[in-house]
Amino acid sequence: MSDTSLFGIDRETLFVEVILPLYIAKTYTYRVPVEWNRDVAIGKRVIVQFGRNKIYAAIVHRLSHEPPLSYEAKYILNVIDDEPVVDKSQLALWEWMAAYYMCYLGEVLQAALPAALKMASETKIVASEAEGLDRSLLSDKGYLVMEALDLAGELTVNDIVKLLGQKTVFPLLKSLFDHGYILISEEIKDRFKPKRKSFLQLAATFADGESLHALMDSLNRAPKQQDALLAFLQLRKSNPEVTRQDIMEMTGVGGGIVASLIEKEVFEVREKVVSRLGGVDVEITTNFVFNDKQQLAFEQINTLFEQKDVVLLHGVTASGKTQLYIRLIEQMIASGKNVLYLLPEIALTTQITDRLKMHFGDKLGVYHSKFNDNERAEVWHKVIKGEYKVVVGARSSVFLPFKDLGLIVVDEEHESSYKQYEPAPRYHARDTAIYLAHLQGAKVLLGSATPSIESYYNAKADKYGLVELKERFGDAKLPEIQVVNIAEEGRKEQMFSYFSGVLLQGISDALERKEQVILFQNRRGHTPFVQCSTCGWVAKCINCDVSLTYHKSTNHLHCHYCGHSEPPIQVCPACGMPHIESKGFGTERVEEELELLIPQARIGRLDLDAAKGKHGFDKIITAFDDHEFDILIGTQMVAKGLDFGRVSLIGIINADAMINFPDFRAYERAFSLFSQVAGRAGRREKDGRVIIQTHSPNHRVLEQVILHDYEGMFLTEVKERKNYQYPPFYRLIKMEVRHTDMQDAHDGAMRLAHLLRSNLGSRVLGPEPPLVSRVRNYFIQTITLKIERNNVSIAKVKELMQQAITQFEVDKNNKGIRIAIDVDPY
DNA sequence: AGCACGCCGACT
DNA sequence: GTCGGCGTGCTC
Repeated sequence: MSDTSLFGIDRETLFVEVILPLYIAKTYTYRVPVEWNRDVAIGKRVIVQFGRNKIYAAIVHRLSHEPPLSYEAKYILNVIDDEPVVDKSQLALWEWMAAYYMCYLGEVLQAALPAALKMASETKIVASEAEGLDRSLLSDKGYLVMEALDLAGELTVNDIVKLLGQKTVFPLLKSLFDHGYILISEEIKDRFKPKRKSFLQLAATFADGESLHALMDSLNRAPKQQDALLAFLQLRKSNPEVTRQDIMEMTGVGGGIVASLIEKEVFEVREKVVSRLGGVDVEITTNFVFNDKQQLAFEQINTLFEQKDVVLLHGVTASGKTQLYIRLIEQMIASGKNVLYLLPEIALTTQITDRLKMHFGDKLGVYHSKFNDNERAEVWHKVIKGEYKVVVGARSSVFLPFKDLGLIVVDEEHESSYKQYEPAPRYHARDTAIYLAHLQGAKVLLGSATPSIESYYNAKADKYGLVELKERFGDAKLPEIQVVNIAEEGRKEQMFSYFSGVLLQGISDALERKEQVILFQNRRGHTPFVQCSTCGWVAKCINCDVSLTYHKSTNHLHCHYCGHSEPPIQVCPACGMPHIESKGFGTERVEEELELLIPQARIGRLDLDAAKGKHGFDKIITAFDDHEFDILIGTQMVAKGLDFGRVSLIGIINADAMINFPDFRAYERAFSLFSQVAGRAGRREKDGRVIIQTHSPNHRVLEQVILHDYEGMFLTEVKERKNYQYPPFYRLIKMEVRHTDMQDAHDGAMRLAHLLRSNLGSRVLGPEPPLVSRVRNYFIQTITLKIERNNVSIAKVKELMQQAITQFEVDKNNKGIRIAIDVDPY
């Protein structure tokens, strides 16, 4: 601002440059009515009309006294916020993201703000179901809106505009939202409910000793029920909240016995919101003490932070990394700074968040996709107000409006789910976090048992500090890993369905010792290929270039790309023969086969389908942790940061698909995943064992996994990457060209590649069709740019790319072609 | 991206 | 004569 004196502020016309939540290249300038000069500020939301009849909440990006030269600015319609919802460092982060990941600021805004803060004319409003709200306190207009919501169920902002006959309804809606009357969302989902646990109580009628005795006598002819009751009384002494499970475990009686006691109204079932702490945990207890190795690592990290902004903590599974994080976080809080703790979405179970809650109580905020938009908005506001000292969150929590960050922990730093693929901004949360830390003067701690090649390379190259923890905590040993050659076992007739004799034996042994087993098969559904054995026809998706997977649970064929489903096929549509075969196997089929082989085992399944329900994932995890079943079959969901004390055996049903995946990171990924899965075994007092089934037992990646040889894997990978011009030696930028017509997609991609080559020469590879060349009826071609790290300005490259794209877009032949840019597509 | 404005074919 | 096809150009 040119003049900040009170006189100037109150008199001179202000203009605001705003970011609209739209796929638009530019920012737009609006005029502020002078009476609101003191109300507008950078980072606040203002209501603007954009185009003829659309209204949005836009973010003020800049203030100025200079009127636009070439057009007359429209007035802003209102100022929504009393305090900014983002500050300058968030806006700086957005700008960096838009530039680095080559997308629009509006797209960053879309990703950053919780939907409840992104009001637009078509935003949906519903009444909240919160209790204890007194509508008589509302203004006439507020009351009118609530009445209309009762009638209609849901209204759009536009409906409310019409209802009230006024343009600016956002402030009213904001106030209704802030007071809990309404929910605002683009798509309203179920509210996240905390986990409830049911436990048993003795009915009040038996509270005194006499009636209890009478009860006991009356159960003389039901000795099992008597046992159960005695067990209950025994257990109640140490813990007032006795569960069915406790009684069943103590006495060995079945669930039916307890059920009949409930039926007889001896027990009452009570529900309670509980934290899922259950059991003793060596890794995180309230008052843990570091061992020597941890103490050393802790000191090393602190020393390294004096010179480096980023430190990589490479610690094997169960080496006590989480305890280190907690101490570092405590230390940071003590110095008055805030902390962001990033975790992959899937690892953000109550298992971890509850334990952190124990340490940090109300100072801890949690932010992830299980929360609906209104709850996210709540967390957002609390972060602004500084009510949290620590926030644990998934990828998108890098956008929260932090102030005074001192430390960002990126746990499981190698996890691919930190990268957002669709839609733009296609950002990597780890890399974004490093930039965010830079903006806030904070330090970053990356943690992993199997660091990504690029992070470890940066550490080795002295760009990051490096701290290693090579031993497991306590007496836990690294699991013993055994590779089983499927082909050879088959020849020896030692394969039973998908299971080798060795694996089956291992499972039975573990079950006998009352231990648990995890089986890993990285494919969901029942049968990934349905094929005609006469003519070779394969069932394919009508929208995508992929085979359909048969799912037994729905008895349908499903496409895992677009969600299309159809009934199963009995007769081949190509040749008319009724010889339809199932090829391959997913988790459902593994479960089915195992039920036949070990009928007495209690089996659970954890994959996208099983976890779909509201709290499906947590439910399954908790049930397994409570030993409600013995064997958990799952996709990579089972690999992520879960900690089960009773698991002693891990089986990888088939390692081949992962190893042979056509991608430059396949070996790195396979190594990480197998190591992570293996790390689930023997985390506490028990020794762990891992059995990997494969057709290529001598594959170098498997040998490295067996030896827990991360370093070896790193060195071979680095050599390969250097030879074949991949990261970390080269930067990759992937461009996806999409069109509904195959020929147009192909020709367009050729033209784009040609334009790019004239600017960037042989750095441009392709176009070529990707592995899945059609998705949702769009044909896809990819062009990949490989850019050397040295002596090339990446900014210049992006500018040249942009030029080529602009040229491409003016060519009328290219109409209808969509280009998606993915910077660092890995 | 929306969405209106705009200029040419099959219907009441 | 009108409804409507989607081509193209703008949105402060």
